[in-house]
Amino acid sequence: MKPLKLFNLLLNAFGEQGWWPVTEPNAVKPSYKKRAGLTKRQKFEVCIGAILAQNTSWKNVEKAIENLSRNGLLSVKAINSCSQKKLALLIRSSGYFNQKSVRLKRFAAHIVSCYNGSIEKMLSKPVEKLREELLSLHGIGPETADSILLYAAFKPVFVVDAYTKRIAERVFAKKFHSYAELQAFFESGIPKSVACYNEFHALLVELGKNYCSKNPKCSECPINKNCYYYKQ
DNA sequence: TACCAGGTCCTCG
DNA sequence: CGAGGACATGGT
Repeated sequence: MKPLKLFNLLLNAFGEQGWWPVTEPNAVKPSYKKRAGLTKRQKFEVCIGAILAQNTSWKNVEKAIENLSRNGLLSVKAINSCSQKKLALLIRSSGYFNQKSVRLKRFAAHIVSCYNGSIEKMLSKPVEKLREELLSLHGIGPETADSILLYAAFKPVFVVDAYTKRIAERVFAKKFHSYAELQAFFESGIPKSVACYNEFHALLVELGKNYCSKNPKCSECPINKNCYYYKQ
């Protein structure tokens, strides 16, 4: 099996996922939904969410975002002027709150100092430059950077996470040694489009959460017929 | 109770 | 390089 086939199987099994979940202007919590585009606030929310979601369940991130939302903190300026202590308190549920509160503030401070506070200006940079810039920020690694590139800046960059690695190693019976290797494997097998990368990553998360977990539920898995691990 | 979750950084061989 | 530990909450 190839990545494109996996994509089609998953899409068929789960349908479109409506990623990345963001908060509507009149709402307080993020929702999955197909959208035409994102507001400036929603783009910033994606970035915040990507940092908060590091090695943490999305449920816990949702609560943190809800707190930020209620306190008017879903903006570059607000995060930049909020104290790190207060921020840590609000994002407590997302875990690693001390580190993450610092990361959020560094991210916001960077946008203030380099782009006069305009996240749109930053996100409109060419993809390679922007990726390097994001990676240079402390606390933003490859997955967080790529999530921002794909889901906030709409650049065609395939996002790799722990699910992607686990699923790929099981389904394709291959060993991947680096983030870049995994990313190249998927990017070379599917159309280079934002829509496709968006959906594929979301579908992999869905599969990873519900079936291809550490202790997999292979017998109920919708793609087990095509999985090397299940057949073994 | 222990393990896991949409990682990243640091340190040590 | 790569392995191993620290960071931390909430759900099962």
